[in-house]
This record gives sequence, structure tokens and C-alpha cells, in this order.
Amino acid sequence: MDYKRLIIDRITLDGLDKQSVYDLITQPKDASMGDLCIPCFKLAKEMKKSPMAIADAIADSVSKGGMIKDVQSVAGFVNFTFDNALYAREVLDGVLKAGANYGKSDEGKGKTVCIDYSSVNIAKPFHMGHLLNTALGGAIYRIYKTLGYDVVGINHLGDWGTQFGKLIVAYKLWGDRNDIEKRGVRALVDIYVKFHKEEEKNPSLGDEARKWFKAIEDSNKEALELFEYFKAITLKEVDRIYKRLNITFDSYAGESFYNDKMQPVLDELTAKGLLVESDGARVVKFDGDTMPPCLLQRSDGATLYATRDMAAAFYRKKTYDFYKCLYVVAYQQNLHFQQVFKVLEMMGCEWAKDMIHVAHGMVSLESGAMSTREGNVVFLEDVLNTAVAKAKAVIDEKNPDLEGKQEIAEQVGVGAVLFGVLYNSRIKDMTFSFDKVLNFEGETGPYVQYTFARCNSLLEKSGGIGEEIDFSGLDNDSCKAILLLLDKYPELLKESARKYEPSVVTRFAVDLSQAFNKFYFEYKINSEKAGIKNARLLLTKSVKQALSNALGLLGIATPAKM
RNA sequence: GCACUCAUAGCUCAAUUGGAUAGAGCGUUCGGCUACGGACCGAAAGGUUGGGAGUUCGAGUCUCUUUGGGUGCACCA
Repeated sequence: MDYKRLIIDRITLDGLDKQSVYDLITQPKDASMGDLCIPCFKLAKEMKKSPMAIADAIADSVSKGGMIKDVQSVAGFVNFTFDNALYAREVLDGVLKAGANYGKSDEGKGKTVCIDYSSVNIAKPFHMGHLLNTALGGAIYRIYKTLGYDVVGINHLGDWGTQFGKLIVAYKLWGDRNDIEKRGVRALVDIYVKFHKEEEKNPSLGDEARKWFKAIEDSNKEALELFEYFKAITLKEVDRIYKRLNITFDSYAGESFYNDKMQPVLDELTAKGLLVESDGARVVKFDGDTMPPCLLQRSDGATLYATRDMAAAFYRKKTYDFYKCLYVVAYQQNLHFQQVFKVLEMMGCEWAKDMIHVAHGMVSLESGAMSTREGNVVFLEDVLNTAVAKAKAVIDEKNPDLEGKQEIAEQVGVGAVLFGVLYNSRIKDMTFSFDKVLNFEGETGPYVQYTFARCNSLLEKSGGIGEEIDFSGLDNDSCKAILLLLDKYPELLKESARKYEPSVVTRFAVDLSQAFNKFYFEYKINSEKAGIKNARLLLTKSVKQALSNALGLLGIATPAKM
């Protein structure tokens, strides 16, 4: 229900621009002030009256009754208070009728959003940095889908470049097929690290690597076979991780996919006179040197990262005709995307404005920045496994007779890790530590899951929700706080999408859990008489539903018991 | 050097985008199990929002400046 509209309709004051008043309506910071308010300060200029006088006049003109129980003018604010019982019925009805669809919208109908995320590098470990990226992309993917957009999840595989030459050399020197079959990417990483160590002593290895990469480009049979083999090994492992994280993609078109799609881009740039030679290489320069030039072709004719992204942009526009194309990539690459987007704009692509770099912070270790070459990485799988083991230990201690312990431990452990990386604004850097990941108390995934299980348990033990409902059982501050949160959820989802910030959803889940747990301790539910009990059960059921919807968007499971 | 970005409680972070007395969690101290699930709840302590100036009815939020951290600046991705 649109309560803002309701308020507007009740105001009978003349000479008021109702639309601008509508836009001013907001929730007071302090709930004791009321449920919605109009700060009148902005109206003061046009109306040439003091904010206090305007607030007084508006408040006086409002007819109370029904949903609007009270109106107060305080220091330039008009504060509206709802009738708690009516409001409760309205909100709970909305949540429960919609069920799993609560929060859904059709604002994205007919619009396609491409999301480039995860973009794993072949033969490199999937570490905590990738998790932040992947979890963000996956959540944004689901949030946009919920808002009615057609979403295309793209895993822009890092499956091209000289590192494959290096890997082939390393494999031929030290590779052990059995070991690779057994340990997968870890075995590849080991020989990759070894290559870089040996290369320092023996620089000719680098030439050898370049030779092998050229062989891949020339479709040499042996080189191509090994290349495909490394790719298969990596994808198998990565798919296993995606499955645990509830991540899916609609396209795996990566760097190698664009090999034959770059020349047309270079041709067009040349035709438009944008591509110029500089020190033997070809670049696009920017007016007034606002940015360093964008390098698109090396002096030896080879293409670069930016060239591939240009080709990918054109391909995506042509294939999907996107409304927006998001790149979930760490802020390290700010300049790169600014350059690529600007070049597109200079080429006359009006859709360049729809390209958005959703930048996020970087994950480092306490021992410094992560580096595959130096072997300073924490494999995500180890993190997940450790978290699951901890969850299992906690279950063994608190709930030893629980059925399906292993599966629930998986849901709780993985949920804790996912929740942890999605809790802060995406731009924040994070230093990974096991202590943080293994904390299951406070603002964490397990806390929210626990609250969900608690709701579930209450409903299970209630013996069902009867017909008789007395909403006065919800007429208290604790319930009110819950209702306000539930009511706000659809709006929060839109905010989350607009800002590309899954943390809005994560924080909602925590806020709602905190509000419910407070209520739970202050009031009895199942031991109350029927009318009150049923009203509180409806509230419980709504909270359970909202938590489930929110965690679902984050890719986190909701075990009924834990 | 230039560009981007961050700075809020001891620590990790919020703050409805310019609104009312800046809020949570962790940690610390104290309290609550005869459990509708203690992975919980309550209370206390903890702040010159890095510093300075400005814009206005009002600034953690906008502008300028300054300090400190992170990142990036040509043939890697």
C-alpha cells in the first residue's frame, strides 16, 4: 500500500504542490516521532512562510481517522502515526499474500541487464578476492531478476594470454598428469609458481613460453590440446564452487571467444580517425589529456585487454541489446573502464552511458596482497571447508541429534562466508582472516539463519494459525519496528538495485532478525490466547518469509533447523 | 608528479542521499536459562564523524583546502 499517497490525500491545505510534498515524505529517524513525516523546510522558500507555520497548517488540515491515527507538528516536521492494528493487518497481508514473491516488481519489464562478474582466470586459484566479486555479481543478478529485468550473467573467462604459454612450458618440464587429475588447479598453480621462480634464473624460459603461446594462436594441435585440458580442469573445479555458492551464468564467452571479433573494432576506430600511432603502438588519445591514452594494439600487432573489452561491448550490445551492462570488477581497474567507456562514446555509441563499472574493494591477507605467482593466496575451497567444519562442530555441541547435520553444516558454513563478504558496502577493502569468517555471533549469516529457524520452530509448535485474529496483540513498539521493516523491504530492494549494493539486503536481514529477536524475548506467542497468538504467529510467519526472500537473493540457504 | 578512492566508538562497519538526540556488531564490564531454540536477549562504558575553512534554516553527507591510507598511470590481464 502507498501510505505516502494516503497522506497526500488527507491533506486539504490549499496552495500546496502535492507532488513535491509527496516526494518529501520520509520515515523519521526516531521511530517514536511517528511512522512517516514531512520535513517542511524545503517548502518554506516557495511558500514564504516559516517551516513551523507550514507544518502547523498542514497538520491542521489533515483529517484523522482510519489508518492515520495521529498527526503532530513538531519543529518544522509533520509527523504521522498509523493505527497499529490496521497497519499490521495491511503489512502482514501484503507479505503473506505475496509469499516468495514479496519484494518482486515489474520495474524492469522488457529491459535486459548484462552482468559481467566472477570472470575466473583459467589455471589460477579461486581465492577470497574472487569470492567477493562472485558473491556481489550473483546477488546483483538475483536482485535485478526479482525486479523484473531480463538478466544475462556473463563469466568473461580469462582464457587467453601468454600465461598459457608459461603453463605449457611448466607442464612439459614438471607436469604430472596424475597429480593434476588428483589435485586439479592446485597442481597447476604449483608448476606455475615454479615457472616464475625458475624464469628468474633462466630467462630463456620466457621465450619458450611466448613460443608456445604463439603455437596456441596458430592452432598447433599439441598446444591447443593442452590449452583445452587446462581449461577443462579449471572449469570443473570452479563449477564445484559455483554450485556451493548458488551461482549460475548464462554465458561463458571469455577472452578467447573474442579473438576474431577485434579486427572490426580496430578497423572502425581507424576509419573514424581515432586510432593513432604512438611509439609503434596504436592508441586512442583523449581530449586535453584528461586520461592517459587507451592502448589497443601493441607494436607487434597483438591486441590487448582493452581491445577485447571493446569487442565484448559491441558483441553484447548486438546480441542482447542491453538496457544496462554492468561490470563487477575491483576498483583497481577504474582507469581501464573509464577509458573503454570513453572510447565507445567517442565512436558515437550512445549506449556508452549504459556501461557501468560496479567497482568493489580488494581483499588482502594479513600477510599482504594476494599473489598467485608468489603463492600468497588462500583458496576459497579451504575457507568454505573450514567454515563448514566449524558449523558442524557447533551443531555437534548444541544440537547433536539434529538430522542431516552435514548438509545443514554446509548451508551454515557457506552462508556465513557469503554473508560476511556481502555485509559491507562493496567499495570497502577487506583483510581476510579466519577469525572473522568463523565468527557465528552478532551480525552474521548464522545469526539470521538462527532467527529463521526460530521462526520456523515457533510455527511448527503452534499447531497452526487459527481464524480468530486480534491485531491488538501487535500493538507495541517491538512489533511496530518489525512491521516498518517488512513494509520497507520492496523499497529497499529497489534501492539495492539502483546502487548496485547487495549490502542493503544483507543489512535488512540483520535488522529484521534483531527486531524479531527483541520481540521474541519481550512477548509470548504460543502461550497467549487464540486471537493474540494468531496475530503474533502471522507476524512470525511474515518475518520467516522475508528472511527467506532476502537470504535467497544473497545465495544463502535457510535450513529449517540448525 | 597526476588521477581515482577511502577516512565515523579500541576493532569491523551503518546512517532513509542535506533533516530531529550520529546507530549496530565484535571486544570490555555487569545481568538474564524451571528454553515458545542462549548461534539469543538486556544494561553500562565507549564520539570534536582525520584537521581547517565555506555553502544554509540545517552538514558525517555538498564545495574548497590539508593530512594520512589504498589503487592505478603504454605495449600483462
